[in-house]
Order: sequence, then C-alpha cells, then structure tokens
Amino acid sequence: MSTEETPTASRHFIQQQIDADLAAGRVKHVHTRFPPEPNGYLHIGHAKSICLNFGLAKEYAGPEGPRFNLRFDDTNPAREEQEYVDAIMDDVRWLGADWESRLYHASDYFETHYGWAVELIKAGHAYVCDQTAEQVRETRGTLTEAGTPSPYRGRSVEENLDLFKRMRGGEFADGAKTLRAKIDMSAANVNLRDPVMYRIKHTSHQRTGDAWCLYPAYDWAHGQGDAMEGITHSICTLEFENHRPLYDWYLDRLQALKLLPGERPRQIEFARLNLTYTVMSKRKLLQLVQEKHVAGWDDPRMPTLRGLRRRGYTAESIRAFCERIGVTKQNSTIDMLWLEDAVRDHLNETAPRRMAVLRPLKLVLTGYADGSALPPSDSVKVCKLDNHPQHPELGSRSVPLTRELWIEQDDFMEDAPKQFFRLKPGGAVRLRGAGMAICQEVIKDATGEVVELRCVFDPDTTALVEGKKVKGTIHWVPVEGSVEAEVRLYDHLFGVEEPDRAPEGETFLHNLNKHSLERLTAKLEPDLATACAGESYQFERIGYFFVDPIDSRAGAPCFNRTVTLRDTWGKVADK
RNA sequence: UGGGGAUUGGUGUAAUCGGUAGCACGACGGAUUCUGAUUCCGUUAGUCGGGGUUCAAGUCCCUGAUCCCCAGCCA
Repeated sequence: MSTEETPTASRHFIQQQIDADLAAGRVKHVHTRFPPEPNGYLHIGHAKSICLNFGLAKEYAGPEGPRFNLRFDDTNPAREEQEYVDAIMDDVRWLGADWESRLYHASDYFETHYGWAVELIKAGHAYVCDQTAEQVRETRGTLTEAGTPSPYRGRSVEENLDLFKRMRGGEFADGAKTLRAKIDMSAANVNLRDPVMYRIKHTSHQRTGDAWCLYPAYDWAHGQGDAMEGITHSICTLEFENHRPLYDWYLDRLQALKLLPGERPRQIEFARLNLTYTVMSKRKLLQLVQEKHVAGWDDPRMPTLRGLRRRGYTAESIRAFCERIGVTKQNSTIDMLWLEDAVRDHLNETAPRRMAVLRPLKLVLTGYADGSALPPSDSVKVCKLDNHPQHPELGSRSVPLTRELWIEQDDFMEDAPKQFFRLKPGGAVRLRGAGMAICQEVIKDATGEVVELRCVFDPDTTALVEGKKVKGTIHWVPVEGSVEAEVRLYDHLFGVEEPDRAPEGETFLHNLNKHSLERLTAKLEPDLATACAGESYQFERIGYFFVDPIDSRAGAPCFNRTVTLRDTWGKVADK
C-alpha cells in the first residue's frame, strides 16, 4: 500500500531551506518573528512578510502551536512613536497573525545587549571611537577602495571599558563617541568596515524613557534579539543580504564567548513586494500624509493596511493575495489587478447584493404594456430579490417597484450600437427582479440633455417567459423610498504603473492621479438605509462597496468603493 | 574582475539526480446567466545572448549582457 504523496503545491525556496535544516537536524522546530520598526504604518508589503513569517510558523507548528513573535525594533527613539506601536499591533491582529503572549521589543534587551558589548570589548572585538560621523564616513573608503583604520582602534581594553561605561553614564554629547566592532577596514563588504554598534542619543525613548542615552544600531540589536528569543529563521528582505556576514559575525563572537547556545538563528532574505500604481516606501507614504495629498494613513487610496481596511479589503483576501504572489529572490512588481482580483474573489462569495444608482436618470412607468393603467397606488408591485444568486441561504429582501424609478444614466443610449443590450428608444430591458420595461418616450431639457424616460411595464415578464427574453438587465431604485448617500469612487492613487519613474526634475508626486477620488450622491434601495459600518455589499453591476466606519452615521451610511466588478462591456465600449 | 544578489510566455511563478517546460493571472474566442458579474470550456504565448559537454541542458561547464542592493551614528 504505497501512500506516495501526489506532488502538491510546490514549495518556495524558504520552505525548502527549512526542510533541509530540519532534515539535517540543524534545528528541531521553526520559530519566526515579524520585526517592525514603529516609525510608520504597516503597508501591503509588510503583509507579505507577516503572512510569510506567520505562515511558516503555522506550517511547522509543533504540538504547542505556531511559534511566532511580534518584536518591535525600537532602537531609534528619534523616529519611533507609541501611536505606531498601537496601530501596528491592531493591523497584525486584523491580518490574522497571532503572537499570543510573545510580544517583545528590542528595548527589552538593552541591558543584555550592553552586557554582551562589554564582553566583546573585553575580548578585543570592539572599541570606543572618537571620530565624528563625518570622519567615519571619510575614512570608510569607497566601494572600490579600502577604508583606513580609526586612530582609536588600538585603545586598550581598560580604556575602552572605562569610556564605554562613561558613554552610558551620559558624560558625552550626541555623536561624540561610538562603540565600533573591530572587524576589517578593508573588507569588500562595506558593512564589515568596523560598523557602529552604539551611538549616543540623549533622546527619551517611548518605552525606556531616559534610562538610556546609548542606543544599539540595527545590526547589533537585531540578530541578538533573534538569538535571545530562540528565533530559528530570521526572514528579511533582500537589502539585508549584505548584512548577513555581519549578522553572523556577531553571533560567531558571542558563541565563541559562550554567551549564546549552539543553536542560533539563520537569516534568509526574500524579495520585497512592489505593486503597480502605488509607492511602498514609508518615507513617501509619510510625505503623502504630511503634505495632505491623501486624507491620512487610513485614506482608502493608500496601500497601508489601514487604508486597505477602510477601502473594504478583507484580511482573507490579503492573505490569499500574499499566497498567490509567491516568495522568491527576484525583484518584481505585481500588477495591482492581482490585489483587486483577490478581494473580488472573496467579496463575490460573501457580499450581499443590493441595487444602487450612482448617476440617476428618471424612468417613469406610464402604464402596462397592454395599454391598461397602473394600479392607483404608487407602488406597482413589491419585488423580492435574492441577496446572493449563488447562495440562496443568504435570504432575500423586498424592493417596491414604483411609478417613478431611478436608473443609471449609462444604461440608456439614444443612438445605441447593436451590441448595447440596455435601454434604447423603443427598446426593452429587464428591470432586475421586476420585469420588462419598454421605452416609449425620451424627454429632454432645453439643452438637449435626456432627463426622463417614459416606459411601459410588462407584468407578464416578472417570471421568465419563453419568447419574451431580452438580453439586457439593468438595476433600478424606486424614487419614493430610496435613500440618498455619499458614495466615494476610488481609483489608483497614481496615474502610472511606476510612480517613481518621474520626468527629469520631478518627484513621484508628479504622477499622482488627480482623479483618484470622486464623490457622488447616489440613490440606494431602501434596505441600505440600515447598512452598518464595516459591512460590504455588492452594488449589482457596479462593484463592491464598504460602509465607511468613520463617516457613516446611524441611518446615513457612507460608502467606499472597494473595487469595481469586471466590466467586459466597458472594454467593448472603449473601442 | 569592489562586494553581494537576480534573470523561465504580457505578468507572477513551478520543474527533486540532467529526462514530456507545468500552474495561475491577463489577453482573445465560445457556452451558461434576470448582474455585460459569477461559473464553465477553449486558444494564446516562455527558458537573457553566444559557445561547449551529453543520447538528452531551464538545470552542468565557459563566456558575455541586463537589472537590483551596498560607502547612515536609519531599519
């Protein structure tokens, strides 16, 4: 009985490396972490990292569950804020990654880092340097020329120990001294030319307050934090590949000094996510917010998790997206369509359907198709519509068909080509869930603008009848009883696929899409009056819309368009 | 020859020891449909270039090209 596994989904290079580590006995389990710096909000690129790290922890979970840490890389108090810490935790949780009780901060380890640095000094691996930042830069050499050693490189252990202690004590001004690792000023890898381990910053830290005026640099803090937490695979983006020798160098020294156990973390790099029509750098996102090109970090046009959430993206769709794009070391730019497809997929399954008219045109029912008069009451009939055509279990709701209706301006054409299946003079369409309307008269205003259509209604067609089929079905909303609401239509924040590719002398801001937001007052079917903040609906034939949690009021919802429906007619019409 | 990494259809990716270049998205065509949605079917198109080894090369060897990262007391 061979239970040979059928080749399932192929495994990406990180999974393969972990498999090899496990097989070789180099590690006994897998423990990952997500290490954000709290100096900005998380964006879709971070989501890729979170999904990767948490996904691996889940995939390789032992009986005690996934081992996944959230660790704030708070080593630079000058740029980090509690506001970001709170938002990051909220976003990570929302995405579905669970760090359980394993919430850590690089600052939790400041004392340990300090003690280890003292040991490195004692072992002759680090020294206090009095060079200014400028001098360090000048003596580092270039990419093709070796640097020259600092004149302080030969200080005695005793002097280094004394100076380092006094640095901690606050005796020296910012920038006056640094602690540097003594590695190799002629290393081809510039990161190994005696990198700074500590710099003096008399700045209070959002967690440790004024306890320290000495802060560890990233390279000195990161790998050691990984090691302390028992991280087995430290996964980061490609730009840190050049730092791996330094990551290993610190770990090697600490292991040699018996300060670390035999099992140690391993750094693996993958290509960060790039998306068309947007920018991903924290600096640029900050600039968009500060210069008010967007309404805030949670502006639905932003690629931030907060923006995406407010736009109506679901955590499930973002996870599916991250799964679909894969993990490699190739720099690539994913088409925004993939992200949009991912929400469409999810919302198509889950979002209840409703009717909404974005750009209203009045349609008046003047009588029945057989010439008889409509009932005396305004309501011609009450229509029952399914909330989801593929999921009848989601129930239905009623929409009154009245004498006066709103339909979409786009759904009427006076001189229509023959592929146009909607309303035209003398033509018939199906009013969704109601029956057929036949256009008998087109009313225009003084400027020739179509302002009203007069139609007759065919009640025999409420159920489908043979011989009375019509190709087009349009949505509608009763004038009496409809709800008016603000609807925001969002488009790409940037008008070009690669916003960073700006003309000479211009920045990425030059490529901002001036029409990325359009506000409309739409007419909605009555049921939508009670739509609640945070709900998603499909407005049939238009797109998916999310009830804005901030601007909506009870009984007065406000909708953000998450994404349009696929529109094959739109493509035809463009030609 | 500064160091490090990458290169497979339009896009994103897969191919275990060298053995039928596969999947998805898109595009295009068609079927179904009370959403021009969804769903379903089909078509399309690829190993960066040049040599070499081999019965057989995306994979191994040689050589060239292109792209990305690195000279913060940022991460």
